Amino acid sequence: MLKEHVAKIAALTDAEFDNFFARFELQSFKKGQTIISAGDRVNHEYFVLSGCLKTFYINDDIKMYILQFAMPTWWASDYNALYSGAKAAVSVDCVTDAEVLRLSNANREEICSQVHQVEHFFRWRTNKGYVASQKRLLSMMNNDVKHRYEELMAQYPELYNIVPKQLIAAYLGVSRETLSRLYNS
Amino acid sequence: MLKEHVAKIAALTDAEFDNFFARFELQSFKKGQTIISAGDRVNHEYFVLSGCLKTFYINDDIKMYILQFAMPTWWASDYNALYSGAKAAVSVDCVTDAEVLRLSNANREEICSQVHQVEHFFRWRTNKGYVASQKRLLSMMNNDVKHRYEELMAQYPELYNIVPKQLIAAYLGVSRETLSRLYNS
DNA sequence: TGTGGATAGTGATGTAGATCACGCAATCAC
DNA sequence: GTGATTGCGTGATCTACATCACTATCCACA
Repeated sequence: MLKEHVAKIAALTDAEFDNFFARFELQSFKKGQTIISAGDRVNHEYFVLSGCLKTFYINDDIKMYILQFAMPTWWASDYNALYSGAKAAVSVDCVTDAEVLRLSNANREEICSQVHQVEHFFRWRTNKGYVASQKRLLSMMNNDVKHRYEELMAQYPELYNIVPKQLIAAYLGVSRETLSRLYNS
Repeated sequence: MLKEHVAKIAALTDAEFDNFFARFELQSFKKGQTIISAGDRVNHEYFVLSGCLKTFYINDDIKMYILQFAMPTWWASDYNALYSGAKAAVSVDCVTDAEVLRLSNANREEICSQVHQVEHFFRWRTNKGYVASQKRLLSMMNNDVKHRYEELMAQYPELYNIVPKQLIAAYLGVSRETLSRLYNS
């Protein structure tokens, strides 16, 4: 699955891919388990094989905001903490049972410096994330909740069944009450 | 200036840097001039040497949202359009007189594939942009206007003098009236 | 079998910020 | 030098959404 994902962007020889792949560790988690907890040191990023993760922030009023739902072939981590060595500001946990491949920061940097095409892949991936994030920022500023809700459902219809509405509200940045009123009309 | 900027991240030989640098073109713009207009094909990204650019989106109600102010050593473009070949959804123009170095998409990809360290540099740069964008998204969801205003002023105090308050409002995602009332209290 | 904890719907009320409308400089065009 | 344009402040009103409070349902598990 990872091979297919990477092959779309980077032309790796079998040996190169083996070198890359050997650096990952398979991990399985149960629904609700925490992968990264705010305050932790972060040493890994996670490639989702199955299930669904969420990366989220909890503010002083114990209100949660979801930055990303990570579905299969998506990557998740606290990238600020991972790159800068700072403590995690953001947490990651499992919305459903999940299988992930984890890659350490040190291993990523090493393989990136060894294999040019892997560096190319990660540049592409990060760029995609950047573009998506900008798009969401714009939507956040420009569109009302209803619009954002429809946008989300169009992009990930499967979320509707998989995740509690509360989490959808936390992704959209509204209260669960408002969201509830919204689609009962 | 570009050399210094790149050197922080990537170790280039003089020959490599010359190869890189030769691909840029110097351009000068006057305050108010447009660099990328929504609907255009986008072929370049821009490294700011002096002055200040803004990248912005205008919605159907002719309301403007500013995604980024680009100060010296920052990069600007419509990265979605640039990478995907789509038409620009976002515009870029000059808040002040500005000097920029422009780099074409084709040239970036070529030098990235030729010189591993350049690819490394762009991966780093994009990652930084991604992290900043995520942070802003979170701030947008979590903090009220006053908080966001103070955050912006703490990060770029020079903006206060350089840009009209209208633009600051458009960056914060509020009406100019609300912003005006805000700092007269 | 019942008890506690998620999850979700809904009414009443509060509020941050939008919108509309106006006046008042300062700057630009010619 | 006069009229037009742009930027800014301010009052009155409107509205999308938050918050609080209560109820109902489902499900885990002692």
